[in-house]
Amino acid sequence: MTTVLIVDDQPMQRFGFRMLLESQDDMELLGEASNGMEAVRMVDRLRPDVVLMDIRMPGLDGIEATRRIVASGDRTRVLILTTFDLDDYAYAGLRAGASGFLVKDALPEELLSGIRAVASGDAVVAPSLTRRLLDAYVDHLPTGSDHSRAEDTRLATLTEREREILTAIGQGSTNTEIAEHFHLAESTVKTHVGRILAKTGSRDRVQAVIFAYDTRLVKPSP
Amino acid sequence: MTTVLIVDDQPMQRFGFRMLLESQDDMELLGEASNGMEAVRMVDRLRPDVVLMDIRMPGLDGIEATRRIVASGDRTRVLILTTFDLDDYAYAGLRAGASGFLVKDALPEELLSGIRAVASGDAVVAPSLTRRLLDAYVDHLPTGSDHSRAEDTRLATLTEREREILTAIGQGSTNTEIAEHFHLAESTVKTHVGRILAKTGSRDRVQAVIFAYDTRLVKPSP
DNA sequence: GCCACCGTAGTACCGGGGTACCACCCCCCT
DNA sequence: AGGGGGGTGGTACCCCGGTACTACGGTGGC
Repeated sequence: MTTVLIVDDQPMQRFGFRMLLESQDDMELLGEASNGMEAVRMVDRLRPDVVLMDIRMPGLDGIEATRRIVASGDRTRVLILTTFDLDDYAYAGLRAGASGFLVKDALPEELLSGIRAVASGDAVVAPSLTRRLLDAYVDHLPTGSDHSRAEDTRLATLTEREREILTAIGQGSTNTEIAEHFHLAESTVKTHVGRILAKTGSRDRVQAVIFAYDTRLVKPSP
Repeated sequence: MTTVLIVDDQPMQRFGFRMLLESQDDMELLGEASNGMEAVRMVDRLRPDVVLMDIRMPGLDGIEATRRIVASGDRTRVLILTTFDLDDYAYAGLRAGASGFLVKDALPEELLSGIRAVASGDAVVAPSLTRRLLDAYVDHLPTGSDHSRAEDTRLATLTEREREILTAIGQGSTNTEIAEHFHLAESTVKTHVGRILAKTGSRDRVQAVIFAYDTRLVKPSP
């Protein structure tokens, strides 16, 4: 029996998922949450096997909720569902520790098999995203016997300019300082920063700094 | 209509695939090959949309055949099928340019939807392998953090509470989240943060994060 | 008894950060 | 001759972060 928690702010979406789950006798719906904060609390209490997580929600969004659920350390797996296959969300979701990423227009059977796969410890990614993931990172795949270290995927998606600016952020610079240093308008810096946050799955520049340190783009000084 | 070429050295395997494909009226089986060399030639002549490629074959194996087919530059996509989800084969296949990788014990519907996904330009990877791919290339966030032994004088001036909160800041938490986590009012958190910034000589929380990393109060995730 | 420090909490304020757009240029690739 | 991506810029808007106070209970020192 696979126990499931639905997290979505749209009642009709939840209704659809509920109907689908109730039609399966190996699945049990433990509850429904309409935002991230509620989801984290319910996971803590109900310990479902799988959480079906929407991304865009008021308050705490699905990415951050996923991060917290995964960080809490218990066995619950998160399967992210989104309306469109937005790459940035995918990266962020996977970085947050999700076990999978599917688009909502998937067929019911695909969704169900995705849930079962995730519950059994496997992972699933929507085909449209798998294509992009492979295109972007196939060069970094290990050659088989050689277990080379993984270079961070999200770092690789940044352009040269974005890496420069992320480095500056990682050194504590404000947008104004970055603009001066690179002879740019502050609005340009903001545009770059916005893209950096999206690509790295960071909520704000603080998390971007953490990302920069964790990927060794910026190294501790002493 | 999706045109397909089957490549497998075992006649019974081919038979199974042939039956499955013939049951679908949006799929057309263009032919069958029993080794890599034959496969390359038939692809060149028949231009199928999708090649179902076995890996282990006498003569030219499926990996090398995939490489040549992909290198030839036309639109044919290769979907690799293997008996076991051997990682090395999978990586090699994907590096060779395959659009997907499925295990032969997949359900018929999964196989069919995989073929359709690949034909439409998407990619598919067997869930059991997706899990490993994600584990290898998505660095999970650190859950626990043991305490440091840094001797920084500024760090020493912080009270226990302030160190706790600085650690939270260093993990990317917002004031609101910190307040919830420690059961405090946000105004209290702000008071603490203000004192932390003053004591550590930080202009804002971004610089406080850098301070936390540099003093090893918070450590980069490996 | 008093003082210093810590932890807690509040109000009022404002500036930077972040978002959501849109726009233009340039270069490379088909 | 288009198209796509990268780099640059702009506007409008909102909210969180940070500052500057004040305040009060608890604890430990002398």
